[in-house]
Amino acid sequence: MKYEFARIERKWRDIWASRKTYAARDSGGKPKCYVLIEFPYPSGEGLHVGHARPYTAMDIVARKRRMQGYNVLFPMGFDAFGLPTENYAIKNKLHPADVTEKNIARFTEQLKMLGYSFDWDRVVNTTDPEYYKWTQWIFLKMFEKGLAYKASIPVNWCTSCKCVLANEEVVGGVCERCGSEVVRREKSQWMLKITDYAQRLLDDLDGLDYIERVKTQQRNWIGRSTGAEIVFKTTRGDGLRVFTTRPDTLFGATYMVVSPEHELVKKSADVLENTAEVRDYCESAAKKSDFERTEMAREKTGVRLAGLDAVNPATGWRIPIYISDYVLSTYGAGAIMAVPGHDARDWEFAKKFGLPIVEVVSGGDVEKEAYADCGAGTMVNSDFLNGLSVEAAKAAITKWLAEKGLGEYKVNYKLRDWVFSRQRYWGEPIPIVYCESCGYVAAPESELPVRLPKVESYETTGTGESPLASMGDWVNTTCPSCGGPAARETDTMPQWAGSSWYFLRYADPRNDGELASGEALHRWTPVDWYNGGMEHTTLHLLYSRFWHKFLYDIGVVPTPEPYLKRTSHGMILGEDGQKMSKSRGNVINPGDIVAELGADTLRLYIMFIGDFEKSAPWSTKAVKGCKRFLDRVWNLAEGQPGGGDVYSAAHERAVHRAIKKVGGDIEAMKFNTAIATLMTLVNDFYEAPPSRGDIRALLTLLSPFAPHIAEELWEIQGFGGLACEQPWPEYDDAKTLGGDMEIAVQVGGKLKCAVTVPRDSGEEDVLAAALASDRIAGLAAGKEVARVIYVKNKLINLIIK
RNA sequence: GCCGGUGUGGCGGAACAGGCAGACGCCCGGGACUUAAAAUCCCGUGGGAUAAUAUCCCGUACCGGUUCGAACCCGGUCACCGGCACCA
Repeated sequence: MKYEFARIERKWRDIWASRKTYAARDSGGKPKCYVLIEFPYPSGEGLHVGHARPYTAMDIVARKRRMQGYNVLFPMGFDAFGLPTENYAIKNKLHPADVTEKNIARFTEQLKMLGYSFDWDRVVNTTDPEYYKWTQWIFLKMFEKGLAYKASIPVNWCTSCKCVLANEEVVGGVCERCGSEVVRREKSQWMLKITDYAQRLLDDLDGLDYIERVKTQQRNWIGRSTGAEIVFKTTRGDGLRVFTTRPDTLFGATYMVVSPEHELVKKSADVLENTAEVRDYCESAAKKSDFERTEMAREKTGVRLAGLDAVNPATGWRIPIYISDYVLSTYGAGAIMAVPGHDARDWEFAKKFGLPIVEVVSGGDVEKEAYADCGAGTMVNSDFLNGLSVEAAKAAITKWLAEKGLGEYKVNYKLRDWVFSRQRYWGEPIPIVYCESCGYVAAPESELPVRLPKVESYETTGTGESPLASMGDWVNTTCPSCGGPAARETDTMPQWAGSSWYFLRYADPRNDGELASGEALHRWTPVDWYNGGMEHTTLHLLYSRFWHKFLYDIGVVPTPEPYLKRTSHGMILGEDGQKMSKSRGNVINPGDIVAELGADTLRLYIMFIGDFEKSAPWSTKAVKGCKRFLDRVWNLAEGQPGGGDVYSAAHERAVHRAIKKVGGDIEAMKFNTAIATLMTLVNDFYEAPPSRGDIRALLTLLSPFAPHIAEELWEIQGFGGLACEQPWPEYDDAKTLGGDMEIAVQVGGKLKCAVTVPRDSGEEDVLAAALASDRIAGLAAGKEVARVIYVKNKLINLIIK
């Protein structure tokens, strides 16, 4: 009989579906295990072979956990709000909701085709009002707690599309869609105060089992630094606050710089002698696109605030204040004390503008370059700090500042609050109304969800407002607080909103009274193992940790962290080694592979392709090798095994080794070597016929990787039940070892030959065996064995003189 | 510039923890089967010297070190990939 993969795969898919083999049980005594993959954005292109890699990997993990006796939750859903759908819909004059529905149907079909063991009864869809009702609810809770606020901030403005772009829509400084210039523009936006959680997001990383590069990237993104906040007095009498990580260098601060957006500029207009020059500089800085800012980043520019100076509180010097765009308005206090002797940027600026450079830490040559990395230096020219180390000086000056009321110890973060508004149609409406007399008022919970209106045109308006703004009927409403006329918020939430909590909904996806019941959340959360892309590390992964912590604080979820373990997969590249893309024409469609070679072959190959964490190029030839392997398995097991019930010590050892290796490799995500082990096992079975027990073990181990063929052969063999419901096999360590060991024999560290001795032989026996061999006897003849290094069951190294 | 990662055959990649480098697969070569081809099965396959499957030499980006022994540890150099990028 031939291996008819198409028939077999269809058959078992239907059986699993009708039996609900993979449903997560909301009751029962088994320990739970929550295995999660990032739910896809259902794009028009359909399932990509890149999706199959993490999905197959975690499907293998989920299947193994079930076999290990866990009650497994392995769900799937769709993150369906967002720009590509909206743009596609605009272009083709369709409604985004209809496009989404079609895309989800297609994705579902393709995912089912690959035999994933998802619990299909728990599917969530972020665009479903029954779902986004709770996304809105969480937003309202944040609003209630003061974590959602409106602020005027610079946003990306496309000069051609006349609309606001998200950061991720700006590619290389130009609009992703039309290629036109993008400039910054002040706009009032909804913001979420993720910065309130910065320290906890940082601290709690320590206790999590995330791969190291994820932790590092999140730490860098949060960007904690410590130093002091110091207030300088201006000659006008105002206080000018700065943040510095080097308060020890205060005696070397010879001028100050404020960002062009700094309030001091407007506030001091009355005393400025060069108002026009300052205004010009600020205006040109504001007009600069992000692109220009990066391009011109290195060349320092600036204008002095003539007529206004500051006083260095340590030296009493009167020092000038400059305005320059090398100081960012968004970090620290938006102003710095400049210490050109010990900061490369300040040094460059001081040289250009002829400002004094004072050395306060000895060890470098501040006339040649800034001596910035001066941890080993000693303080000089710094009054009471002289002679101290940098570290001691930091402590001393911070204490001094605090005593004098001039400053204090301060922690700063690079992390900024989350811009939560999008002027787009296809997103969750922000459930807020604006009332002239009451301000921003939350929509009452009873009115949730605030639905997206179905309308004719949802194209961008050109004014920078959301398309929703032009829908008078929807916008005009009454104030929930005073009953007067009010207007709905027309901004929608960003793509990241719905995905910030979706894993909670899987626990209880049909609940219409809560986002999920406390009982369900206790049962299933936190997620035990979450795999996803590195590109989400500082976006989705950080955002959802933030939301989860907030929900923990208000008593909705039982744990402060959502995911116990995080791993990440590498990309699948095209056959040419380039990133797969339509324009390059190197896209592999998983559907084609399934049709030609079967889902099991695709699953196997995508796991065999290479190191799971690294990117790997597709190879059409190598896929066939995996098909060949399954053919070999089929030929081995579709009839009665040649070995019958005959016991073979060699096979028993091979099977126990395979159980150990495959199990360990799945846990370590080394799927490629797990499959190599199975291939080796099958090769062994071709050399000497396996017994029924050997076949049984092989099929059990193969079942998570290639579930359809494993199930069919399991049935043919008449083992009873389903292969995927068998207990995961145990191995006996003693049985993985053979009776005799081959010991490598080295002379002076160079391999010469090998001898076979009983396992665990002692040094004398191995040495004797080695010396007895022709090769070593020849080399040692007439010489003395000066030293012997013996590694048990591995090798022996003889030093001969 | 900073942070992180990676450099191993013709190719994808193995090598638990400093102990036989190249598992497994692809490609390629040879053989069996076949009228023939495909498929399948078996054998070979890092480079070089050699009649040789004997033996020897070289070999894990490069240079040096530690060690009985280094792909692995240490110092330095180079290349590539990813992220951040005037963060005070």
